[in-house]
Amino acid sequence: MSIDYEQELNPAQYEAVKTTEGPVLVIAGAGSGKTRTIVYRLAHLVEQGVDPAQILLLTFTRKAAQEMLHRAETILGRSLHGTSGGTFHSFAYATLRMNTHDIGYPSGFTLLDRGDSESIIRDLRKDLELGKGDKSYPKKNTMLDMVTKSRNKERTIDAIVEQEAYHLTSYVEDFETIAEEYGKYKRHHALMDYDDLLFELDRLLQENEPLRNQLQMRFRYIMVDEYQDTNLVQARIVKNLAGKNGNVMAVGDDAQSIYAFRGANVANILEYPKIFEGTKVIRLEQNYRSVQPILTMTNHILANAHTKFDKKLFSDRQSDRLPEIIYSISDQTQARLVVDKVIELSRKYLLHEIAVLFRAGYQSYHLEVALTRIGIKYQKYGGIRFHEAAHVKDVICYLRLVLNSHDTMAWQRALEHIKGVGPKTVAKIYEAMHTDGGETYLGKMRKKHAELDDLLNELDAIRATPGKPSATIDRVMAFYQPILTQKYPDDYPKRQAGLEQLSQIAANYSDLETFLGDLSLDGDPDEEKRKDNALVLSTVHSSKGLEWKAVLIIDCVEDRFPSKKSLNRPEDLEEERRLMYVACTRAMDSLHLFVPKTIYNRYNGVSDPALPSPFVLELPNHTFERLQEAYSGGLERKRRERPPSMAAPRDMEKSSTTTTDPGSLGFCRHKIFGKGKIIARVEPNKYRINFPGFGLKVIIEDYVELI
DNA sequence: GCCAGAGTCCTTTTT
DNA sequence: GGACTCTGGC
Repeated sequence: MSIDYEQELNPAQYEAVKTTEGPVLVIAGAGSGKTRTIVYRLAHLVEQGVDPAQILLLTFTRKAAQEMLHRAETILGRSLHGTSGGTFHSFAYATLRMNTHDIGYPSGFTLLDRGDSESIIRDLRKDLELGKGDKSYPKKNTMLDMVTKSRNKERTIDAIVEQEAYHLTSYVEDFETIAEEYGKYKRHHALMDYDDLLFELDRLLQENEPLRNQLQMRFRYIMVDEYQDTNLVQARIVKNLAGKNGNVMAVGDDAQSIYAFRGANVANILEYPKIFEGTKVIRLEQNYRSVQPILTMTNHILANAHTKFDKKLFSDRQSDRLPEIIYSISDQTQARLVVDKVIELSRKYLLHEIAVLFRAGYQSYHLEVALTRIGIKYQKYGGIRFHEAAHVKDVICYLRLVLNSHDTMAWQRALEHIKGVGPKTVAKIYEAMHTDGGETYLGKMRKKHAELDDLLNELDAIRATPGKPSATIDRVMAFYQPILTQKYPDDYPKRQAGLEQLSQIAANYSDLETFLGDLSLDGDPDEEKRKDNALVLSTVHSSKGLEWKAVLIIDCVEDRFPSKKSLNRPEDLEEERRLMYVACTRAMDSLHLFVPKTIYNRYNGVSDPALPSPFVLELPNHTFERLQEAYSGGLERKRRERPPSMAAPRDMEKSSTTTTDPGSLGFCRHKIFGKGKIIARVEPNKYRINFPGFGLKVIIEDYVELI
């Protein structure tokens, strides 16, 4: 029985599905059936007789690719086995591993995750004695940011710092040194970070013509999702894979671009028709996801964007209920109100049809406590990844050592569990293991530290009797058990449970190397749990592409959403706006924004007043219903009232030094906030400024113009 | 010289 | 809560 595509799709979607030859660009507004289009196109291709192995589907997460393939299999009633699907990074990893010889890593390479890269940076800085003893020297995190931003945006470090971190100008030379040494270190130890995966694949495609031809032949049909969040290398990779056939369909929405911080370049999608000659552009504008009142509100969020977007989404789904904006007394009571709202909604929806979204992972803390207390199951996405948890990394480092005895990162981690062994001793032991004549020293150390002897014996034993990954993990976990209980006396049972999960995931793999690669590239062991009936907590970034019946967004206040870090650059604030747009457009039936009036400051234990997010303040009154937490508890309806006075001063940085007499500094102008009154100077290089309508800000002097 | 533990500061987003 | 620095003890 064949599928009635015309019946199942609207004309624009149908057009996209039917056009299988030549380049296609689908501009798909939020909720416009983008996934559906890809799914049906997959099915259509296969129905036309295309071998599934000739299809490549690149998505933003591996989960998304799997889901689309699965849905296509369902409507098609047959397997799509052989289709390549995943993220750019996982595709690159797989391709590079099959061609280690051609890329100059004959004995393979090890993939670094963020933590590994940071550790290398930390060690390099120490070795190079950069900023020795300087407390205000940029952190490894910041340095790595500059290095990878420079790579992802393909601009010099100098340019990146000048544009995005002007206050770090004096460190540019150090960053350049670090970047260079980091590159050397990786090459020397056969390591690759996330960026290298893309650049090495790019290089391979450009330099190795036979392989390029081979891949072009193999992948006759390419689809790329979330194209607005690709960067320059990714665009080149697509171009080189597509080759002359150019049977490539890119899908995306410029209004939903939220990964500029990672080098994503909206120009990729806007200029796509220039790169692929003869591109057919198809626009999907009807929204099938949200009820009209939600779209009315989200259209307003976009309408105020500086870069104008040529879209106004519309829906057939009517509703007489407006989105709610709920003012709570504090962020702690916000948690309680959210729980109440979730309970109320859960009478109508299943728990996994409800999501609570936030800007940053740590913001769900109060809420998680409240949910646990009341016994509501939840599932968190974003924030700390499973494989980044310390105990998981511990177990992984042993596995890495099983595969590669030259993995210095892993040795460092493994050996530092031994009492009395620190960085220096680790280096010596490593040296002794890999140079002739090191046996004497090594023997001495093995005698001195029984744990070292145990570790080396265990590793030898595992290597001598190779088994399936799950068996190896079980051995490693048994070895690690005493270390775990000693290292985490407070919560080792919980961590242990996490490790059991690791072992279970490993059961699906027959090869340890693939397992470790997948784990670093979006390993999501909680996948199974999603089917359980659990409330979803997620960062907005991780909510991309998903939808829920009801969406609650917490901490819609200044410095949180938008993030404090976005205030210095207009383009960053614009991205926050799109982020808010993405968050709100996840909602199908019901949307609730929470605005706490105070935020608990963990640093000094005081609750500081908070101002509503500008994205909330600018919304016209008719687009939402305003509710206010009463001091007696419960919510009061306050439909017509304006938000509270926005000029309420607040003391943001009690610890910072304020030198000048308030009121005597005059006025200034800011690109985003307009004219403001300078209240004080904050040493060394900032001002505290009151902007009418926006409230108090602390802003770096270079970003304001004194008037 | 090296390690371990105490004290201090600051918290974005992800492959 | 984690990352980093500082300091005392071996």
